[in-house]
Amino acid sequence: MTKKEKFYTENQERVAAYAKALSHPARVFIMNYLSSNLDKCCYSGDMATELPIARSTLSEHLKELKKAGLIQGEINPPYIKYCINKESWDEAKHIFESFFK
Amino acid sequence: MTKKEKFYTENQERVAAYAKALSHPARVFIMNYLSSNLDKCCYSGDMATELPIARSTLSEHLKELKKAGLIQGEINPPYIKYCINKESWDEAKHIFESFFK
DNA sequence: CATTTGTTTCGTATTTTTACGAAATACTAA
DNA sequence: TTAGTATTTCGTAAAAATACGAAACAAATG
Repeated sequence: MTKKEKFYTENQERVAAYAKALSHPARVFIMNYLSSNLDKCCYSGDMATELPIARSTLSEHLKELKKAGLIQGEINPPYIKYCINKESWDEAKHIFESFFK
Repeated sequence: MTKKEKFYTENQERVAAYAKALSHPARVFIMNYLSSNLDKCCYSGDMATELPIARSTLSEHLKELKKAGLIQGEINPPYIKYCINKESWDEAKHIFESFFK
């Protein structure tokens, strides 16, 4: 197989991207935390008190999850309210379902 | 939250570990390839002809998947026959199901 | 025994991830 | 305007992931 611009399917890329977002236990923790109730939202500080990592590190993990689309943050100064992005969460769910099917 | 020996739950660690194994499109490709038929097996060389990566790189990806338990390799010289590890595959499936539930 | 074959390991380099504390930001309240 | 609060970005460092080709391996065959 010779090199190609875009080899993997859109679907394979998507599985990999969501999987990467979930590849760190802190991020799994965050998603567990937020998905316990899909309407639940929380502030970065809420989770900071529950996680054994620096606030800045938590912020980077939130950024990763946001980048993957799994969460969204609504600015509500001086807080930022985070919650699940239901569309992406659903897409991820379906993508993994069909992946394991 | 102060530092702790083991903070995350067993389940969170497991989701993260499986997700990490699936966080590269080449590995997703491999799992797609093998899971198209759960009894399907294949040789490293079979996939090498279908993937745009060096054989040694493919070998490392296979090692990652083996480490995560998702596949197993049966030595059948000079070939090594790879196939899904059904137990782990099933566990991963269930773990993701309950994660997204 | 020397070759061939399929595969992995090794040496190496580059990139990415993870992590922290300090500083910056952005808004509110005094 | 100054101080305070919640959070992120920056600078930096260390560790892990990705990738390649060359060399090593292990077994079968000539």
